[in-house]
Amino acid sequence: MIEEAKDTETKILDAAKEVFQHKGLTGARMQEIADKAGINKALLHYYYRTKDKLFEKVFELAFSVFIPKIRDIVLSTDKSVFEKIEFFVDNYISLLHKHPYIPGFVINELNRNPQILVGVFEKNIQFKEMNLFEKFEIQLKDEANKGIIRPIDARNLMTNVVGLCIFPIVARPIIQGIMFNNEKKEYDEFLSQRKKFVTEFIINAIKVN
Amino acid sequence: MIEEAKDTETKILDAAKEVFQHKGLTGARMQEIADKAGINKALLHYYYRTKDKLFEKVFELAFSVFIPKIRDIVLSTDKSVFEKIEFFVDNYISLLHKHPYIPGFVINELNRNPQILVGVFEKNIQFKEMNLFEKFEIQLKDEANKGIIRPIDARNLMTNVVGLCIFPIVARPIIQGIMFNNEKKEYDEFLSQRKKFVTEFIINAIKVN
DNA sequence: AGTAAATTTGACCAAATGGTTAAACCAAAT
DNA sequence: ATTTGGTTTAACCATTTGGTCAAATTTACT
Repeated sequence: MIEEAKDTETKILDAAKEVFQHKGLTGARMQEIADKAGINKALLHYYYRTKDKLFEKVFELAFSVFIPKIRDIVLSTDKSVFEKIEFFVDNYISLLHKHPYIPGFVINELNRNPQILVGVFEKNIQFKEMNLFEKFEIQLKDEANKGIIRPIDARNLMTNVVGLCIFPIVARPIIQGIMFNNEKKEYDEFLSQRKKFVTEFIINAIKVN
Repeated sequence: MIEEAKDTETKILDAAKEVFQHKGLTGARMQEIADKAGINKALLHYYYRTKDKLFEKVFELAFSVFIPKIRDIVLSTDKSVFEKIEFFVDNYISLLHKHPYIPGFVINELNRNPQILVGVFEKNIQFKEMNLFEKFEIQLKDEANKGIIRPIDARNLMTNVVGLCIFPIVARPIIQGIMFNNEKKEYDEFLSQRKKFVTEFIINAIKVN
């Protein structure tokens, strides 16, 4: 049998995702991953030789869920800036809703060891090849010249858009605790109206009146 | 001698801050903290009995650096909304510049175990007693009625303001890696112009033209 | 059925890790 | 000088943890 161990391999990967994304590389225990996958611990090392190799896989997958999304959206040339922003915020917050633990996981592991990115970049050149900012920058200048939006720096804008989407997810425990009396339900409502709020907020910030 | 072991105690706490804030509770090693403090490992346990107790101390300190700042600024009643925002962004980003690792640390540890907040709240009632949002909300409504700003939800606004300040610090490795070709210097420049950019961005977003 | 290869497991190991203890040290009070 | 109390250390301990290995089991092929 050469490639049909898929079942076990996926069970392991799923378990690893859950444990690593909740507890981080250093907090995760191989035993817990094995238990959650319903297998022997030695089998983990049979498929992914070391903890680091398994982690690397999980990290790359988590990373690749989020970053390409940004590229795809920014690159869709047929949309106006406003449309792109609305489209992006909608899609990105939906995505975040489905994978709420990934952003914190990625951010945290990168702070612990920024070197991980090097490996990811090497395996996935598309990330580096992102001259998409040039294109987006041109579009921003263009619409600014036409008097649709104020002149604005592309990187600052991108940072704001992504940040406004991610921050309430990543900082959920703090915000929910301090501003919402730790009421999970209220915070869920808060999050569900954010798509609209964030979109309007950003568009108001950059549009010319 | 009852209270003049200050020297050793502070050396330990400083070392603990550094290690915990960089590696998190699970990644930190008592031995490393001891080494960094230039003392024996047993001495760590003499002053702070367990790793958890030491961590708790570090976490509370980190937390208290950031949250009260928000309160102080929002509560200063003599300022207009615009002034408050400018004042806050200025001060908060300066603060973040001095302690770039704290936000990621706090966010990460709270995701790992949201229960920590309960302990912090109990010891520091001021955080809970934050009805400052009511006051700020009133001010927002007031200025909206006067036609200075658009009607806007206080919690959404607060989230955005804080998020726009914190996100570029917390997500530095990603943003710097993807948008700035990993050039530290360029990213530092980027950060240093953010105060102005963020302030204008927010004010444009909420002001009535 | 028989065999070879891949898969799975229980038992085990060495290193790391948080924590303890008894003794040494040291400054101040008697 | 001696005692007393807090401080510091070296050595040690129990447990956890990532990882290994040889044997057992299953699967695929002849």
